[in-house]
Amino acid sequence: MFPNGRVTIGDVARTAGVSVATVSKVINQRHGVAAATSERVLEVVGQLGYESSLVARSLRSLRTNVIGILVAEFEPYSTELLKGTSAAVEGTGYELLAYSGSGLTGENAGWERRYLARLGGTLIDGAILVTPTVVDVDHDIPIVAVDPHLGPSALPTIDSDSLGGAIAATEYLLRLGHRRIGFLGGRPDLDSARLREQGFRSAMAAAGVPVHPELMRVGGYRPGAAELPARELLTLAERPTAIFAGNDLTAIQTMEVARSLGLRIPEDLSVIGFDNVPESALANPPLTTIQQPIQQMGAEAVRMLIDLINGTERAPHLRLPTSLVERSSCRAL
Amino acid sequence: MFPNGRVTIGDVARTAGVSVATVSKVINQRHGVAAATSERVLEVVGQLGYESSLVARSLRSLRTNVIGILVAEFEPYSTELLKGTSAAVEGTGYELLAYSGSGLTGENAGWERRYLARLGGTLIDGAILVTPTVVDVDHDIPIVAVDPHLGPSALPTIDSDSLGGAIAATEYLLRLGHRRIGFLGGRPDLDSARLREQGFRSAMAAAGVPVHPELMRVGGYRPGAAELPARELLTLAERPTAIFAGNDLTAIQTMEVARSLGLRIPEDLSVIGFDNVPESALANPPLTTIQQPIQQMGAEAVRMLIDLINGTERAPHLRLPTSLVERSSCRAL
DNA sequence: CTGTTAGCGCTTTCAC
DNA sequence: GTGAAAGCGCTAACAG
Repeated sequence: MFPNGRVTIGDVARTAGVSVATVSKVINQRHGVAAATSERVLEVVGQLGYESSLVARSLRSLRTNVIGILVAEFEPYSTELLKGTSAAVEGTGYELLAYSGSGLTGENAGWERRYLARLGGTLIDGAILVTPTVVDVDHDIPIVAVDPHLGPSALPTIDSDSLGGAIAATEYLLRLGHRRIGFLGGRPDLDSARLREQGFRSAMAAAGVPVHPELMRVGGYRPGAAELPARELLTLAERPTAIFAGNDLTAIQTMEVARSLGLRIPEDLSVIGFDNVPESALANPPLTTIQQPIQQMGAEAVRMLIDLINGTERAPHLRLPTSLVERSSCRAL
Repeated sequence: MFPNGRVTIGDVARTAGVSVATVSKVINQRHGVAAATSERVLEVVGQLGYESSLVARSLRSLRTNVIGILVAEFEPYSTELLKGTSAAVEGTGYELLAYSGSGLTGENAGWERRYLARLGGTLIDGAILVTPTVVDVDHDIPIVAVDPHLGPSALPTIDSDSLGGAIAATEYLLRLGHRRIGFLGGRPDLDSARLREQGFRSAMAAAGVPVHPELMRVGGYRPGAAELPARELLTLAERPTAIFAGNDLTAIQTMEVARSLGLRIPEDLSVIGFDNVPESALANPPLTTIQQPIQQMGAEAVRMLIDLINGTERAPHLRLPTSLVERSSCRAL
């Protein structure tokens, strides 16, 4: 119908016989437009199926009513969070824009700064940063961090009780009679990873069980990164009887490595994860893990961000509880 | 550092002592810039941490190297698809932008047209539409539909073998000895839902088992929508011994309704779903279902879209196979 | 090789 | 109550 296939505000204006400015006023419900004019414009809008371009609008005005969720990659953790944000945004008038790069996270620390620079100030009214790698971002727009770099930072933050969860996991293994326990840590730059290691160490210490340095490894939260350290751990002369992995993906990868080494789970090796992403239940055997209320964290992040956008005062940090989910990857010694 | 917190191309130009146009050329690697100038500009860019605004750039030029994924809502199916797209985009140079409205899908048929109008032509180079409700969208930019309205439509499409899957599910139930089988259909506007019903009917017919109209209901693919029809089915004077649900979420909801009615699964009722979203394994009991390779569908959608953007010829329709996943929600009569 | 100019679609003063 | 004009940050002609 129109030259380039897109109908613009100009097309509407021309068709309705008014100026572009007037159409803009009608669309944005500004007062100072005659009822008759407004009606005519709206009719043309409906007729032509006009929708304002988010891009053009955002370049000019400060509000877009869209919330950005910036993630390094769409994997089980971030998509689980997305589900929570989607539920929470319902009825708020906000729309969601989840942005992810080409996934080359490793070589790409600081992705959140890059994405923010690309989208911020314009496209989105506020942003949720999922497991960001850096902590000091320009406060161009309101920002909420989920499970950030170094814990309760300058940024308003949502996280879960990693320390308590790690203690619970370790005590569980201890209770089952394990003493030689391997630890496969997560991304060392994340506060959550540090706290999980700390929880592990303190629970071990409290039980009077020594932590062998050779049993402490870094997994890195991504499946690929965990394979080598898992293999090292499992081919040790004196193999651990249990492994506490920093997150579920690492735990699942560990189970695969174990299987490839001819080890049965949980008969020969107990494995416990962290997060309780849906994939953990799909694993073979179903993974015992520490549950984080990830969807709820996403929902809370949205609520906090909207409050921030509206200038509503509130506590800048929310920590949600974790809990043990027993499935079939651990056994008593 | 700069007035509004954002550093723009103008800031870079001023600092480097060149024109905005020159900076633009350097950024976009256009030829016709002296090596020395280019170097200086790049240095300033790094120093200032400049990133071009996606918004401003996209308003002017046709390529943005971002692929849009338009979904009604971030739920298990669409997020599973997202995982596949994320993996497929790696190394392609494209970034992903997943867009979702406030989730009021029901009253909001045609959301994809709206989103496309808001983002298309500018922000994104191409779009993947997930279970779109309408089939005739303006071909402003290349579009791939996943599991669309009316099957292989005008739009290039990725889907899975719903017909075959439904036949497999029904035959499985029949093989277990069930005869009185209830069917809880999905969104009636989707081709996949139609094919699943058709598969159910044809498998029943092939086995010579009559289909009772009172046992055929519409679930609607969303958990809320399934509750009432599930309850009706289960409170029938002559209750079905098994239910085939149009998707996993409906199946899970059905199990909950059954439980609330005091029915045990699978002892009193067998339930089979469709999709095999991760949640199906988390259900209690773990759900027997028909698996769609959802992640793979997402990956294929990305590949098809990139081919479309590049003008590469290829078949406009790809149908992936489905298969039965036996878990614990069905039993032999 | 570099800068000037125009303009993408929209919102926002500010005259009329 | 309405429209003309400026300008958001950027890219694409076109001059110089």
